[in-house]
Amino acid sequence: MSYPVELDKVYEPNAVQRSMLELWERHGAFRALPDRKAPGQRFTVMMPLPNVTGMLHLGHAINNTLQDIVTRWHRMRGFTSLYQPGTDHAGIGTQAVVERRLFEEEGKTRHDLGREELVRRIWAWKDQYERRILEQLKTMGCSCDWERVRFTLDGRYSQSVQETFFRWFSAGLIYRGERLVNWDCHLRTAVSDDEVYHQTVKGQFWHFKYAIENPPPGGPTHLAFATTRPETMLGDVALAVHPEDDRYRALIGRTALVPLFDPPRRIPIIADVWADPGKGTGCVKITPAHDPNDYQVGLRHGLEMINIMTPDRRVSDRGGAYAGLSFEEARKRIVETLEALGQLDKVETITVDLPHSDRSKTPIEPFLSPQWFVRMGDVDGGITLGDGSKADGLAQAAMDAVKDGRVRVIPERYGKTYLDWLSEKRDWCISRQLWWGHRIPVWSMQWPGVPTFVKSHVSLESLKDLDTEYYCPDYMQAVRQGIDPAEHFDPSAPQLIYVCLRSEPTARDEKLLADMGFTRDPDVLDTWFSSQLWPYATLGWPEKTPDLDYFYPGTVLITSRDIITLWVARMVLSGLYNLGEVPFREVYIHPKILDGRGETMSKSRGNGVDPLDIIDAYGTDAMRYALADMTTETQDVRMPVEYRCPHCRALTPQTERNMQAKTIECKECKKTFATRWADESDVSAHGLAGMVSDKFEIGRNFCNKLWNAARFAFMNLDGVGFDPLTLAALPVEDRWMLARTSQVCRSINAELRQYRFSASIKLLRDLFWESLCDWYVELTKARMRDGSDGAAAKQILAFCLDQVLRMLHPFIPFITERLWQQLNATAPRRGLPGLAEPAMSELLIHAAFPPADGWPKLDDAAVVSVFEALQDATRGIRDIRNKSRVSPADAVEVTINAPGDRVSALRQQASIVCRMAGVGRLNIETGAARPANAGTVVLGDLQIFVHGVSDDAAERARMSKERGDVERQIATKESKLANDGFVRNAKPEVVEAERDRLESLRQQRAALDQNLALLG
RNA sequence: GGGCGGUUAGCUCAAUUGGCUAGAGCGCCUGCCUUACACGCAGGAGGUUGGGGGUUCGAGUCCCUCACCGCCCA
Repeated sequence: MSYPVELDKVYEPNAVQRSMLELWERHGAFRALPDRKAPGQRFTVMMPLPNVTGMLHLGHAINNTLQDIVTRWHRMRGFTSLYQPGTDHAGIGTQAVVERRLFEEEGKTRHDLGREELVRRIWAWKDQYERRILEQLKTMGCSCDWERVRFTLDGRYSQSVQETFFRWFSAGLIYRGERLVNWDCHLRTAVSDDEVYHQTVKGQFWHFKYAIENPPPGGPTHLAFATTRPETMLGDVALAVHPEDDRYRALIGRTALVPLFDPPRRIPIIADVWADPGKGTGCVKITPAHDPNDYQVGLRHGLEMINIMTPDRRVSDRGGAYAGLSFEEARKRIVETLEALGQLDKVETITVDLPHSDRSKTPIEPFLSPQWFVRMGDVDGGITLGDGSKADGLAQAAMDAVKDGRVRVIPERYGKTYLDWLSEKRDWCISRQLWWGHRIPVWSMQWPGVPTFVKSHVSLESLKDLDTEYYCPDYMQAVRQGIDPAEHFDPSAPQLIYVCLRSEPTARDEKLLADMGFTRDPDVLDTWFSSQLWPYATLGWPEKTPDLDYFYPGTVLITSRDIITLWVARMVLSGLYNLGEVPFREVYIHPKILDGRGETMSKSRGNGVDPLDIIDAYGTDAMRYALADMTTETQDVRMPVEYRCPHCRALTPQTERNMQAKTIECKECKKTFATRWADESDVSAHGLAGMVSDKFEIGRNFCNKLWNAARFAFMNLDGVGFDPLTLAALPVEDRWMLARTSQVCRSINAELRQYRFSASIKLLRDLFWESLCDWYVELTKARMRDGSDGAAAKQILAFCLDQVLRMLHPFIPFITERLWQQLNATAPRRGLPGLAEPAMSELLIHAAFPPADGWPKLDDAAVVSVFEALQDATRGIRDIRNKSRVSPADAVEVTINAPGDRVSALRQQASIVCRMAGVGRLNIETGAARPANAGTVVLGDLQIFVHGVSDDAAERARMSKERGDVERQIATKESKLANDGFVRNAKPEVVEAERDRLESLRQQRAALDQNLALLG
């Protein structure tokens, strides 16, 4: 490919991005294949797999940008670098989205379609969104190995999931139990605690009373309590009072009557601390199957758990006369019944904190149902991890890995989040009543079985005929103990027999199981059960593939803090259990992006920003630059959002008021534009506004500056040489620029090692923009054009641009690669023979990153400080020129009064100040007095006079003010140094620095006094 | 209720074990289309570091307390 020599005047990202992607693709630049590199030279980062629920948002953009920066940095450092891409099926999320659309567009539910058809439609959705997501990632410049894209429902990945289930089930780490779960009545599935949010809603508080059977003489005949959910009275199994509540002591142990049944249900009055004597009557009804707190009470007292709800929120057959009614209807009738009985005291209107499902946005019901669980707690005898070592239990194994430093969490404080959560060791409910996901590989049969006990007996024996490897705990145990399987089971005590298969059954096996009376569990696994395998299932586990051997364990996991528990902890424990090694050595937690008011961005709130809108408006590199720049150690980053007018591109800030408006009038062009809330007709009539943030201008501006600086270089680098240079013979600006470059090479490596992205950006910006553009290029323009020492300046410019492009590449890959191609064409040999010789490379993506210890031969602290003094002098003169309104075109005369020992050195470097401050004539003498009408700058022991620019009155005022500032600082320093404690306790170098500073302030004061005296 | 984090310039954020005059970008003001860049150049103004107390020679930084904001868990 050849590149035009002329670059556009303004950087146009889109065309460049496309062609650079093609270039990298042609070279297979992102491929990561096992080679002979040592483990210390391998790098693996696993992308936190995005959901196929929808498109990527800015949260993904920052996450993937940071991963890509780290990946590209390692790749340039010579690591074999794998950035593993892929997507997550996101069980409940995706199914919910597709179901919602199905209902909106066709008015149908999933039951109208059936399992097969619904799943087919979700696959179609997945195909569509996976494609868009991968496209977004590519557009963001992510250098993933695209030939390794994985999806959690892929065949091979599913095998890893099933293998894990089988192993854990066989080891007794997975069990089935009846538990109170959060039931999403709309989606008809259990949802985890993490998928529940709380919302305050208006509700009513009914005050009822139950009659007491055989009340104590002289005592109360009724016991009053209150509830927000009268329908649950059908499941009441007790009334509870506090054990130390004197009012009710006599009633404990007696019986109350629930009047909703005929005859009334007799329930005990029990003592339990859950009843709070300070709240209401101090008596509470206990409904263990429908309230988490009551459930605990029920467990403590061994109460019956009466489930009165069907999965679709109707009253179950345990509800007596109310069976079959919807909960709303049942509530109404129950209230009426009790009112008629005179057992309704009053009704209050209150606000209640109601749990909602994050998936369907509907209220959840606590629901007692059989579910599959992973045992997280300690296990008798411990568990055996993949490497043969022992651990107390899964949670403990994962905790130990962080406690002993095998996994390091950055920033450190998030290690606590991880440990706190795991230390609860709560069993993990992994079954979901969904159709989209990994079907649980367990078949069950009711024992004694249907069709018959005898038949079941025969068929259990015939499990042996299965082609697929299986595990049936009861059967295995019977066989192990030499018991006839038929004897093992008590025909009078019905129980479920489970068989878990290691892989998907053949058709023959399926028939066999069916004939035996087994049916497959209809549920699917929690998405996190499959995504916990991501770090190794993607590499082929359970097969021992070369990829797995080479790329596992990974280097670092980069994610945001909200999935530390859900995902990170589980990856660690599953990695330890399945492979015996942690899945990554470091976990870096990056900030979350909030909108301008500090709220989490989300599409449903209307403040979510699409990375493609940003890229469209500012370019990919600009987005990456700004995101990296915002990535500090703080936990949140605020980013005010604006609408970008489709007509004139002006920005309108998003406010509370317009956040959910369908159309908005542009402040600039006064035309109306549509927002994401608008319907199709509005969008086509007015045009859809993108949502952006002007924070990204900083990135666009940076890229444009880089582009133009490079353009300038290319115009000047014709015939640049690769010649030995003698540092000592070079002008001070050359040596300074080289020293600065070396310094930043060193610092950038140190900062990146600590994931300090914002600090890295700042270093590079200062080096490139301030040092290279504002000073070095400006200083050497004339030299490069015609000066005799222009050759050295060109060589240094080429070298510094080379180094800057290398260091910037991980952050802004597209523009830097494009410029690199041009630089290779213009100046194919770059560097300083014998001093700094970076290896040349056809592609920047594969070029060597500047070394971690910089270029030591270029370091020169003395030159840096000399140059900084010259910069100060220049700034001082420029200040006076500006204040005195000297036209930039006019040269001024300057006299510097310097001590004798500095005169000759200053005269040597005078040209720097002359070139940079527009000085026509520069006199440097000892004892020079201030000429009339001169503006004065005092810098330490130097007095700089800019001739003929000031009237004495203004000058006197200016100097008096400055003297006041200096005087104040002197006073502070003097009292500090007079303080015995400071001199005694502070580090000597700190005291020394204070003394030097004071001395220089005193000189400055003396010079100011002297000049003020001359002014009269 | 428990835990974590935050509060620094108009805005968004820095300030590496406590130690130079608390910095940067954006915005603002002044002057410049200087033959790479107006998405630019030069200069400037702007802060009692949320309030109060303490430790220390010295506090944005450590401790206590209050206020407000955010997140996580119950």
